[in-house]
Amino acid sequence: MALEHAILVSLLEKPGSGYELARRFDRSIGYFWAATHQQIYRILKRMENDGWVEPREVAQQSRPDKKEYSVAAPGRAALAQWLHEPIEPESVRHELAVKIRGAAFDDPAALLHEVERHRRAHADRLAHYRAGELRDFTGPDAPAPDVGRELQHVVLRGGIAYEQMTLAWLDDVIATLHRLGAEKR
Amino acid sequence: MALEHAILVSLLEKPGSGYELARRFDRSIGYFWAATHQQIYRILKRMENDGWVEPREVAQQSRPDKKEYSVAAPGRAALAQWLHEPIEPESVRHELAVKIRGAAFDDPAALLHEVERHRRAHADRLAHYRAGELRDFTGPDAPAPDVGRELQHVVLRGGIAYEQMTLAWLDDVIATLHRLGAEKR
DNA sequence: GTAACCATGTAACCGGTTACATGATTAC
DNA sequence: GTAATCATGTAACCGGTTACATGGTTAC
Repeated sequence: MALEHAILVSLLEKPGSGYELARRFDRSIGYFWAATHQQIYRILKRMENDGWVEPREVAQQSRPDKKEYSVAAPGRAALAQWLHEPIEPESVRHELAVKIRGAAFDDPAALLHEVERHRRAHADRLAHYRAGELRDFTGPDAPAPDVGRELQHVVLRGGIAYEQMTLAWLDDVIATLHRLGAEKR
Repeated sequence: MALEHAILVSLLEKPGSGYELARRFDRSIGYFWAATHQQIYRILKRMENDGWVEPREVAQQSRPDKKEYSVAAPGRAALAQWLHEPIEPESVRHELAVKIRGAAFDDPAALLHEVERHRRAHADRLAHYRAGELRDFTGPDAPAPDVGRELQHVVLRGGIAYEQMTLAWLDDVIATLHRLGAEKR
């Protein structure tokens, strides 16, 4: 389980409310660990009870008040402990791969649209990552690098590499499906 | 949810018992969709109740008897329906990425061993995939290709591409952690 | 004798998903 | 007025993980 740790990391990078965390999980850190606001509020409450995070009421003008959380010492300690525990190299969970193998028992060509849709989604994500890289790390207006930024950047490079690889593979899948369709004729 | 569909695909490729399925999920199809034997038995039972699969008692010598399942018409129909439903391009869930960003609030160099351990695991998996590719698809003793095999092969190529990409990225991570450690001195 | 493999399950727990719920403000 | 954004939750369900349980066979 790493969602609580992901939240701790995000709050250490910058304190914020549950809502703000949910938005971050739609962006940066959420690219590698997805979470909905329901999950986040639940875990935030548990971590507050355990003394891992501390809320601060922030009154806002022309917006609802919010609870801004920051990490307390026990939360930092819990994160440090987790960082020193080994984790299992994870196995991928690739639903599309199951579909592709399943297509052998249906019509392979019928999968083309689905695969092409996935290709577009991954191309969009890659463009998005690259724009973020330029804005935050390699562009002329990027902030000065430090340890935290370097580590964020290497994680983002991982996301970019993943999307590039996925695009190339989906092209391979599309070509294979075309070929199988052509052979049948 | 795709585990039941993954099981259907696996049973269509070759009928088998729950135990055999569990072994396959430790190999081929499980590279893209992990499952334990407990899960498999539970879903197998449910699918049997729903008439999606049919068991056949097989007596074995010098081994316990087994129930060999094969896919019945309703199961095939359920699979076909799922194949035609669009699925969301999935987001990765990368615990190591959370750790890397978290290392900014701990000692980045302390992560090196963990990252190197993951690197070795992925190198092993890549070697394993490549051996399987040679054995089943590209080697001189590989069976003759057909639609099913072509699709299995393109999925395996995806696994190989994923592991290659991951290895290159982990090298990037290792170099970055070294650099950050050197700068601090 | 003991470890590895074959074979099938039950039970408890926990995390993730989906649906429901509320209410204010801002921009069109 | 209506859609989008900000803000925080509850509840039900379901799937996945972990622990427990049993019992036979084969190879060292």
